[in-house]
Amino acid sequence: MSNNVDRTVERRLERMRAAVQRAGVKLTHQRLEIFNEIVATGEHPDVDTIYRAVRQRMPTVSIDTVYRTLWMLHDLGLVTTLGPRQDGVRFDANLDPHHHYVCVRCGLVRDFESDELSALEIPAGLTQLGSVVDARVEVRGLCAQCQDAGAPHPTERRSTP
Amino acid sequence: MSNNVDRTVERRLERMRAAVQRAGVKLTHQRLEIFNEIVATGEHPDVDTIYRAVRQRMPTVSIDTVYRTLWMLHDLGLVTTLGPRQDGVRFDANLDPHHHYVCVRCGLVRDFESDELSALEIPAGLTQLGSVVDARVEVRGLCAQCQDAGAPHPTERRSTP
DNA sequence: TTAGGTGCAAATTCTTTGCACCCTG
DNA sequence: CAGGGTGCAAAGAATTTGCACCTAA
Repeated sequence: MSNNVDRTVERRLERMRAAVQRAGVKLTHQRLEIFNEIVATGEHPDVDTIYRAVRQRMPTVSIDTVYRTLWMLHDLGLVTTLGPRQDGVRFDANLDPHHHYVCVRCGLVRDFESDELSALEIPAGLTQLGSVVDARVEVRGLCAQCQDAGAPHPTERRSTP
Repeated sequence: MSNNVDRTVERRLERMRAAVQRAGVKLTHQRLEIFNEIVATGEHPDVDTIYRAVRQRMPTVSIDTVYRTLWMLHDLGLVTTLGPRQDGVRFDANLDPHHHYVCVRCGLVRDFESDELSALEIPAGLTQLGSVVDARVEVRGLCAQCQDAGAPHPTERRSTP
């Protein structure tokens, strides 16, 4: 299985190299490391998480390069963002059709695949709103860890306390 | 139909009044206006949009009150946030099971309902990850307006240009 | 070689907090 | 009337930008 993962990573890196060159932008170490970081982790990291991780291997990288690179990858269609917004974002390098399990408490997101869910029948009325590219299912719940940590009521708040 | 909308709004406001009192927090004008704003518009506004709208009827309201009120409503379970994160958020006062159509270009979000989609079979393997509260379908595409505006390639950026 | 990319530092923008006065219950 | 709630102003974060040097092609 580790073998499959490696293959997936390699395939995505290859696709990235190709797309970057086709778009006529340069393939720098920074860009490679940053993209690799999102691909390698199954997680859907936010900007700061990516920044810290990349800094391990590349101590001089700057946070603004991370921002610029992420949006560039996004413009090239090499990564998607979780949720509908572009502000305060998390990135996803998995372009294959897939779905998300989201913990409503801690924000954990895990990909999963399901042929049934991927074959959903989209209501016809939606075409009034616009074109349909794809459909993803977001399953919401409390992840195992948050259940253990005891979650009496949803009454806590954001990051830096 | 306008009648039905009014009813929905009224019902949600009533639920909000009850929940707020039950929680032992005060029912101020500001809180009422802010919640009303999210309920009344079918949109899923972000903080700034809510702030501007509420200021029309209540010119002295401050942005920090809007923030505080939104998170309070969220803690009380009276509104949900779109997407998995709590940063840079958009709010949704529709607590009934529903789905979203999202424009990948401009970020427009529209609710829609579908009995079939709401009756989805959730893959059993997911219970390993945690409990399942509900499942929402996010249909992604280009909204009619963005199609008209011509969308050659996804190469534009965020808000304030 | 040379245009695009990067790092740095400063500018913006977004969000939260401390405090004195106000208003709901 | 009392305690939570609000507005204001200022602090803190998060994100973007200008610019001189660097590097992939």
